[in-house]
Amino acid sequence: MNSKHAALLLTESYKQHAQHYLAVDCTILGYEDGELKLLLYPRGFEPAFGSWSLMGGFVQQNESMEAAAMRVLLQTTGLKDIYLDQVAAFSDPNRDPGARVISMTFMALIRIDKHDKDLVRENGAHWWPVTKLPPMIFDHHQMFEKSLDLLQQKASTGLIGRELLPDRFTLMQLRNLYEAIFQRTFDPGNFRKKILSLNVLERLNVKNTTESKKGAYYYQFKKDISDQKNDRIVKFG
Amino acid sequence: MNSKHAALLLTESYKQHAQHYLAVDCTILGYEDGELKLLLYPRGFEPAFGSWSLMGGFVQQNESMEAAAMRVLLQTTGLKDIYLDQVAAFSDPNRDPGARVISMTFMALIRIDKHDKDLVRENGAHWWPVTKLPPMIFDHHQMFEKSLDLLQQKASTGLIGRELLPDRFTLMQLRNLYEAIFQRTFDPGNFRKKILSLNVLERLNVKNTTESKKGAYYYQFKKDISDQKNDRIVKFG
DNA sequence: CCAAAAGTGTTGCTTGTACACCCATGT
DNA sequence: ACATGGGTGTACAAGCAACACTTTTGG
Repeated sequence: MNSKHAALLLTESYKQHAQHYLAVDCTILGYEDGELKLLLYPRGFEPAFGSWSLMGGFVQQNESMEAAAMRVLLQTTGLKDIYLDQVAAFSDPNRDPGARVISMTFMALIRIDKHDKDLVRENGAHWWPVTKLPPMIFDHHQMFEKSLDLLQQKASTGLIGRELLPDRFTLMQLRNLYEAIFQRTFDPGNFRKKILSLNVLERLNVKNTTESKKGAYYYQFKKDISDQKNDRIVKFG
Repeated sequence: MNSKHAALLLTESYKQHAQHYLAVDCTILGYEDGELKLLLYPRGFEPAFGSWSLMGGFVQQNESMEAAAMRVLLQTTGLKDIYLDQVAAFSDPNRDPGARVISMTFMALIRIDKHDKDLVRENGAHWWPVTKLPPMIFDHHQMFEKSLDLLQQKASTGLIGRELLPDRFTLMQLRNLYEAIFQRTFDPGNFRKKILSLNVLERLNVKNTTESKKGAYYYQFKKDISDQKNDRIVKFG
């Protein structure tokens, strides 16, 4: 297009352009039994009927992508006000063999214990440990990988856990979450010192005695902290 | 489509959904005269005719977003094989008063000296120092901000410069680039040591004498290095 | 000679990392 | 008693940051 030509065109000029189906696909991540888990459901229509797929939906006419993702999450988990992050857009013309669909991936972090289990079961959905994922349709595995990258990056530069752990948790539980996210171990003592030095957690005067004989103090996130960025939480070897 | 049957099924299940105009907007960044600069051009059609805007274009029917961004860049700068990164999608239903357009922002890094200046001039475009940007249309300033965030992040975790500097450059030029990106100063000695310790540059036996009396060695990026990630280049105070 | 950048060295401080070590307690 | 995790401390290494200092050369 050359600019002199374009300059003559008015708003109606939008009409000459192609329109596209636009979808959102959500990598819904939760933490349960010491494992990071991804919610997948069997696709309900062709092509690839029955194959495992991320939760997704189409963006409607008067809806932002974020709103569409929220809608999908509400419909599938019954949860509102969920932590959401744009991950990446996938727009290869042939990514979906059925039609030309562009999809934006969102990462959602939820507390598995809080979601509507019946609703999830109704959809035939299943929580898969991220270490043992089944084959997925189209580019959904790439979507997951990018989401995990983003999660790791977020967990490195800020303390993650608010969205994945219960209100109160022990430092061991937090460490186990980090170990699940990074798929490696952290020195318990060093982890404790690093996390506490960030000054975003407060200790409660209650102990959890179910996971250790001695009992470990519960911690919770400080209320006022506005998700500040700390550089490099994860640098342990 | 591979099979009429599949196409029919698909039409049925996808047809009910809305379709959208999809655009790409490029934050084209270059480095010149010690400043980081953004290429903007006066919008050629209503609404907001004449206001400054990022380079953009619509995604066509059989084109990925990346391909669309490449096309825009070729048309406006004459450059191929440009470094591109997805930044973020903007999908507020009212972001463009002219029509419902969803836009993906791409960040492009180019060498100002290599682009087609006539082509840029022809479009009425202008390179603006990022510290003195004019008002821009719609959400384009947000797009720029997100792009700059991404650039800073990239410059922190890896050595940036390949795409913005000439083939050979002095460490002072590289430092000036970093100072432009982060809008702060770096200690010359420490910067030098840090950068060289990354082991991605090689020194040439040629000196630049235009910027200092003593003359400074030229460096270039090692050929084989596959853009490895180094953690935390920027941590200087 | 002076200014200005190139380039090297030194020193103090912070932080990561690998441990050792005692504590509390359920089995 | 002992295994297990809780919690603290120590010691070494690595890296950052501030800054001193020497070199080179054009004006």
